[in-house]
Amino acid sequence: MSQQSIIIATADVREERGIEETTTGLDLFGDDRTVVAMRVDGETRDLHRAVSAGEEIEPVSISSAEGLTILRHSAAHVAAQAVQHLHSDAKLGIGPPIVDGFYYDFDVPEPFTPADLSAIEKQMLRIVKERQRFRRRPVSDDEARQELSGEPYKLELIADKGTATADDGASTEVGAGQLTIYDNLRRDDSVAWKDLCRGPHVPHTGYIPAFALTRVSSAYWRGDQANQQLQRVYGTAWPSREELKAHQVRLEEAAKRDHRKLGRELDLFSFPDEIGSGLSMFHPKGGILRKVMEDYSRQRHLEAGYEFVYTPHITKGELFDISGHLGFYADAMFPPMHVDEERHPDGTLKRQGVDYYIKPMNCPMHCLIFRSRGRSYRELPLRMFEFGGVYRYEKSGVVHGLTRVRGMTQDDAHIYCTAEQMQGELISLLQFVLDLLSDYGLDDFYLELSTRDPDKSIGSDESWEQATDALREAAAVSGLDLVLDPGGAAFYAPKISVQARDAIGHRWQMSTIQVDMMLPDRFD
RNA sequence: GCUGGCGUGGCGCAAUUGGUAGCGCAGCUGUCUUGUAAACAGCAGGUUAGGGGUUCGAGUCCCCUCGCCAGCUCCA
Repeated sequence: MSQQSIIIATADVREERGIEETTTGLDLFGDDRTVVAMRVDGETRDLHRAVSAGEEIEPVSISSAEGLTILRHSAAHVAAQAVQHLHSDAKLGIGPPIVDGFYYDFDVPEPFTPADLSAIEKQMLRIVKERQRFRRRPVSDDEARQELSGEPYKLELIADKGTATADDGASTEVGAGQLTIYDNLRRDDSVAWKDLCRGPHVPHTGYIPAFALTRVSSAYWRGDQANQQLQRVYGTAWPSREELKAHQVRLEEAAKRDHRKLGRELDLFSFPDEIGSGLSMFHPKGGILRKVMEDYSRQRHLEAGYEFVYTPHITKGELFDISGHLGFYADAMFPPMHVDEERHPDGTLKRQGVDYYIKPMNCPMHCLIFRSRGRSYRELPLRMFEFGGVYRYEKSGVVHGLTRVRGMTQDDAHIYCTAEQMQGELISLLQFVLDLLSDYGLDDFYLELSTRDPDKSIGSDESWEQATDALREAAAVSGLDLVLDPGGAAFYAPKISVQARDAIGHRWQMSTIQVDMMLPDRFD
């Protein structure tokens, strides 16, 4: 049967196929394991569910994006079942599909070891071979609470089901409407395991032809640092052994292109322990590469109408009090260098004590250049550019090669313009940024629009709205995909960021464009 | 920062139940001149991240610090 076919279960079709008035998706699509679910009037459902006359039904192929998601989510269930079989005291968190795979979180007394992981894998294989059926069973909230009384995290999801969001993964478990429980049934229809879940799933565990557990780590319950840390088991699942193998080969190939490895092997840069984490040294070969890139960037900025400025690496804290950064980012700045106060012999003050900071960003300094004298509207737009060396005390666990560091050089520019000029500047700036990135060989990226976090921001609603609209418009003109990042903005401005992926699959924020309507006020 | 794993010559790795730290590549010195996966011979290179402890004896066991890796949280 063609997987693209749409079956309309009218009387004619039923007659033609010799199927009953009410039947199931499995009856329609058979059990050859290439169709994992069905879309009924646009809603994806388990193949076990009944279909009836007049419904438009479409098969979901195991190889389609949605089919893979269902496959991987089903594999997560099997992982959880295997874990609870081997560790009866493990409490269930959530188990959603992710890119190329899935994970499932557990609260266990002892963290999993690699040996545990392979034992879990073996148990999963047994479950897959048993072809346990996934049975969907709608339940009331009370029934769900009753049946899952031993699962505190599931109970929490049930209690919060109205507020579940995709962000914390809870929506894949409970959703907004009626709760459903999925039972894994053995051949004799006895219940081997059950879980609270929205579904859908593959019809039975035999539909998971190729999977592997990849790593174990920890993660905060519902993504909140204040919560309990759970053990997260990661896995990957594919429609065939060949595809699983190909995926593993891709990962090996990617590892060879890890920039940290290349940087060492090609003698480009290093991070000596004596200097400190996240502080890079560019060797001669890395230095010449860097110079070529910098020279090119300078040339392009010159051509695009930027003026070059230079600002110091350290400043009195007063600057960041004015800008507001100390209030929001003091924890992520290197601690201040304190200069003691000094007094004359008669006790009068000779010099006041003061704190100097290494700058974590250049914005306030450029603002000071702007206001160093009176400005005329005739000067606008005024575009200032600098290779600004900045330092941020990034948390120890996040430092990564050259992509997340504690000391870096930003190619940083600030454009001062009138409200009327803003839209035009944004559009040409975004184009400029994208052109430059593509000249450096980066072409696989998308845009993200980070909007206001009401709990972590300053300024009026009106100015935020105006800035956000202008960015949205500029993004639309670029024609690139735009992903929303609600609440992700810095305290003073919304931003568009260019997101790119590195060789080993990590996503990194590249250039950002922010419309800042706060700093101009703060710097008068 | 959190959880887990790890830390042996520049790089990649070995070292049986705690019992003299080895190998390959790179480097250096010769020989060879041979067409792009790496010729031959020889030499040198390590207070096993650092500190403390247990022990007759610690690369191996315990504690602390530093650093690295994976994931989480964060990312002006």
